[in-house]
Amino acid sequence: MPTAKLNAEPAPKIKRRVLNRDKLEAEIAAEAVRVFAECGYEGTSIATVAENAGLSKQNLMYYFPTKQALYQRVLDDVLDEWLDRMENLAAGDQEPREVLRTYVQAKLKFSREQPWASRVYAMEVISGAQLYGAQIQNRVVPLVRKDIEVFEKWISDGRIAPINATHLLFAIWAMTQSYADFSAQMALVLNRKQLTKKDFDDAEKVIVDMVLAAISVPQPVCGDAR
Amino acid sequence: MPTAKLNAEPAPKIKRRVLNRDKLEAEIAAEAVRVFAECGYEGTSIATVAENAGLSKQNLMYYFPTKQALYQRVLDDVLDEWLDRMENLAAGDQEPREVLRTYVQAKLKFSREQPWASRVYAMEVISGAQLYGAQIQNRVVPLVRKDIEVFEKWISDGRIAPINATHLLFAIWAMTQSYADFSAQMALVLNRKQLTKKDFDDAEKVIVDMVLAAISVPQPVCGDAR
DNA sequence: GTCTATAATGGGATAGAC
DNA sequence: GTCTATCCCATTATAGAC
Repeated sequence: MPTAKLNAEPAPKIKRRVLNRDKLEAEIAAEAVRVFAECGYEGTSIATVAENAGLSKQNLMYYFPTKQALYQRVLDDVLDEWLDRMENLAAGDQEPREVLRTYVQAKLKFSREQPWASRVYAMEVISGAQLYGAQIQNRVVPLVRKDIEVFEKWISDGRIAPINATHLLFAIWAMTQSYADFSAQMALVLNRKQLTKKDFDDAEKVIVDMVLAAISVPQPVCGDAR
Repeated sequence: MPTAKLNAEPAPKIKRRVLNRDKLEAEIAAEAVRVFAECGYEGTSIATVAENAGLSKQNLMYYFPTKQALYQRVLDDVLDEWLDRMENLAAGDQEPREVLRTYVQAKLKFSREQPWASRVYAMEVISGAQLYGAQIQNRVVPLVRKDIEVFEKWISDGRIAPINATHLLFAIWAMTQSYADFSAQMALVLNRKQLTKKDFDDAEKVIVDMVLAAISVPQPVCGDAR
């Protein structure tokens, strides 16, 4: 049986290996994101990640020479995925109400489909973004500022009620992300093992209602809105 | 000079020491909460906490025999402080709008004054509440359920618009807590070193506006609210 | 209660054979 | 690229003198 291998062509080998390497790195990062989310950066051992990914610790370190490199790759992937879904949502001349509804839906979808991604990112920010602050500054902040400008344009065009656009966006983020980050606590309150699709639908309705109600108030009248 | 000490009374010594011990433990926990918030559970070394608290590592372990014991004490203190501020807010027969405004204000105040407390708690929940889930179940969930019942009573009494009370509460939590947990990212967006009192005032206005607008919608009319 | 000394473990990282 | 073996360091925790 070994004789069949004698004249194997070595030509595509290199390319195949490169492709495999990219794929393997992506698989390792996909496993790592869960471990980092559950255990934190220091609580994560590369041995655990390697085991989950089905290779040896030393072999993992061939692909990611240091733990930090793996962590940065994980955060890079998280940000790539998130930006892919969020970019250009506020582009075009759609109705503000539809844009906001779509925005909330997209963020909730991310929380439901990629809870570990959201959690790793959250833990990094909560602990001061010491390792990833520069990337957030370079990649996230500009996008956020653009979204805020869109909101403010809507306000100056009289298409939505006057409201602090920055804090409105903070509020939308907070409400949608919490369904990934704090789902453990929510599940306890709702008395389930984990959140269901219906919970996310209920959440969407409440959040969209709140956001649309906030931008619909015609004016700060009556001295009622504080 | 040493002679003056010869006849020192030993009577109150025991009590003094007990009081000092309580005080010292509280001081250690107060330092620990910052370190746990910045470094995570595994990232925190008791040596660092001891240094911040001004005693030796071994001495700290006289008061807290294990790292877990210190961590649990920190979370206990966080919860005590939080429950102290939050309890009985929804009691009495005040106007729903005033109760909600006060609730939001109290939560934001906690985020501003005890950001580390909020962050330690958040990290524990994000990583699945593996160590503190039972306490959350016993001490937090009942209080939350009570708040939800108050909301639902308001709805059935026609004092506020019909809305999913559970998710409304989740939304309020998320929006207010995020000003502690994600302040690092917010500061980057706002281009400051840290959030200011004015930022919290702006946040309060937006959050209160959103909540009050959401409970003011008379009915789900027009097929507009989805 | 506070100190010195030390055990014991785990984990990140490197070296080198195959 | 994958394996075995190993180094080195940080850290939790304990023992025991004072």
